[in-house]
Amino acid sequence: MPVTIKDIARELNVSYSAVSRALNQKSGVSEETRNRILATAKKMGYQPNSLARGLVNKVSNTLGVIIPDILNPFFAEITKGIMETANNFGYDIFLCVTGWDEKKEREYIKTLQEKRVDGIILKSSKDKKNDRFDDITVPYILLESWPTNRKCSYIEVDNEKGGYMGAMHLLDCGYKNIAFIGGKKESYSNRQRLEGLQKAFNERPEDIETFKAYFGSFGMSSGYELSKDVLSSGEKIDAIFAGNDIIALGVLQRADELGIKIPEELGVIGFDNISYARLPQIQLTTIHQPKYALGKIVLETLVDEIKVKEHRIIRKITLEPDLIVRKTTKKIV
Amino acid sequence: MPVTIKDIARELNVSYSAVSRALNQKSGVSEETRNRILATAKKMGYQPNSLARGLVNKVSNTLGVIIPDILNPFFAEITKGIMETANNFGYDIFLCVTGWDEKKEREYIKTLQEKRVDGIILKSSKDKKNDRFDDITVPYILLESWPTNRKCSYIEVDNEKGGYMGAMHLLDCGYKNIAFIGGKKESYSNRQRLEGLQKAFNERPEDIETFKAYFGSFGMSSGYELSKDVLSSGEKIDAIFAGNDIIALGVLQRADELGIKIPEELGVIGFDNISYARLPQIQLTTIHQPKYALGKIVLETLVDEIKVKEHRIIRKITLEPDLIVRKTTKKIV
DNA sequence: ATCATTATAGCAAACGTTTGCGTCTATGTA
DNA sequence: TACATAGACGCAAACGTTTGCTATAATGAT
Repeated sequence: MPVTIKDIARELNVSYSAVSRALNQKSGVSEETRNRILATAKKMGYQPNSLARGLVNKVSNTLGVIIPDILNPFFAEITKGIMETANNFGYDIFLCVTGWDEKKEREYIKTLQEKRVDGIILKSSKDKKNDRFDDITVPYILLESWPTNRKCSYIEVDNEKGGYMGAMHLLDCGYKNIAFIGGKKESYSNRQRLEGLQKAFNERPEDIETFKAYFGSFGMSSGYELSKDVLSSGEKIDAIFAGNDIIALGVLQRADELGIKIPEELGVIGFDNISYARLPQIQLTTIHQPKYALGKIVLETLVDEIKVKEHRIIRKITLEPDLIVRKTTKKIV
Repeated sequence: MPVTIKDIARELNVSYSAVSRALNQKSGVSEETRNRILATAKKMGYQPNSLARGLVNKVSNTLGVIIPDILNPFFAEITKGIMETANNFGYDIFLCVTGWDEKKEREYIKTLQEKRVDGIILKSSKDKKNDRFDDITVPYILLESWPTNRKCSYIEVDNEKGGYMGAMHLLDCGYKNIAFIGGKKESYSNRQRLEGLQKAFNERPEDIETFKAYFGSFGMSSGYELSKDVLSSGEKIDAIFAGNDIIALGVLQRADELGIKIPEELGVIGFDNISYARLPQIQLTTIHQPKYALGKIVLETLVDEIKVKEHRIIRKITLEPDLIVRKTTKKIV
């Protein structure tokens, strides 16, 4: 039973309103009583009740963030950007981790709204077929996907361009038999990256001999498993474009076990540029994504949308990727 | 303006209580009206308001988790354990990241309680001197530290034993000039680990020649910076015990740049066993901590403490560490 | 037919805030 | 002296729930 405004009012023989106004630095109380109120509030250990406050204000200063996987440094770093920025704006964050489970995603959307968050940031695990989010009634922004009904803002790094840049680099190096080892087949960002590869290959048909795409999930073990088939089948593959950096790490592990020389016998390129990619022992060539900025900007955009009540502007924000050449690719022949 | 219980009641010409009881599967409504209520609730898109509910129930089904750093896979994995378990229990999580900032930690403790969380899990950044948490009035559990007033449960891996095991291993290998490169000097877990080293060295004075401890912060760059002095000063150091795995990665990077051979010229051992430690290119010898289990158990313990209102049992839970020998240490001479 | 029992239903208070409005007192002006 | 003005303060409703209590209706037992 924590102390309430009423307790303070009773103690001092003033009205609730006086206490409330004093606590919220509003006018309508004299300097003198304000000070008395503030003093006894402190003395009694008063803690405002945000539930009650939210009930009348219809604002909770709370945001929901839904991501598939907190262990992937890509999401962890975005989350960091979101959190630090949210803190600056005075928001607290409900973090929800779905493990790529669409059912959990729906459940979180439901309970977040019941808890009256002021907005939601969502990296969805849904595939193309039902990617409209009509069950969301608060302001929300999508990370890395765009719903078919086009009713909300979204932000992403230009995945197609990233795929294109990486593919070009592989061709420049002289790799000719390339495999793409992606994550979930239906994933929007995954598909975009793949289109980037295709575009590059279409532009330079003379430089590419074979190309094939494989899909699994967005984890290291998936890269490890898939690359087994890719590398130990008869076909000669001389470069692998991984759907993200941790998949690439799985590929590298497999190559290590198979005794395949990187980058001479096999070029490997990842996506994301997670911090572990630049370790001297790893030196993974990859496509950089400004992860922290992604989180920062998506949060700023969301608080912006929360502020405007009438006609919200639907924004499509695209950040630039960047090719980082390290030691898992190099000019061959 | 979302639809409320009152709206449903008005629509159906029944009382609020009937609607409330129907929605919460309580007795006191006939099957027939219950069905009617449920049907129109769905039709009107009713979403319960958790703020109002929490106000009267004094329960929010919400927990706060305060950690210093989400980018460190050690905390990320603990967090994952916490989150998945919380989800099973029906709790949502306010995640708060302090960046090792004590002021932010205090602020988060305050706002979490204003938002009426049912409990708090706290990995504190406070140092020894003022490690009592008298400002916390809800059930809470500490990760990796024990307040001087001993008024709450806490959980950790046996850090001293971990330090001891690691030190013994270094001595077994034949390393004689050992440096400890820790994180924050005042950190509880850091100190415990150090004591483990000391204990091992005290037991085998004939096997150790020199030992020195350095402190910085719990990041890769700190390991990188500190090891510069350690390795390029005149003194010969043949093994480094890092305060955690990412510090160890920083050390490895420095050694790489300095052309120091691992493990022949320098043995390196970390702490935590983050997933990147077992990459074939890294193969870091380290002390394993059951991180996911840590998160799972701390969450379970917390919901347990929340349930009992009267005399809470203060628990001290200790999990076992484990020595994982890989390629950054080996028997020399 | 009478009474006890049970199930259904509604009323109203309570949870802890905020805030529009009205009242009162003190001050300043004519 | 009379009156307008402004500042300080309190009242009470509202936010959206839950729940103890009472009233009513229906059922069964005697």
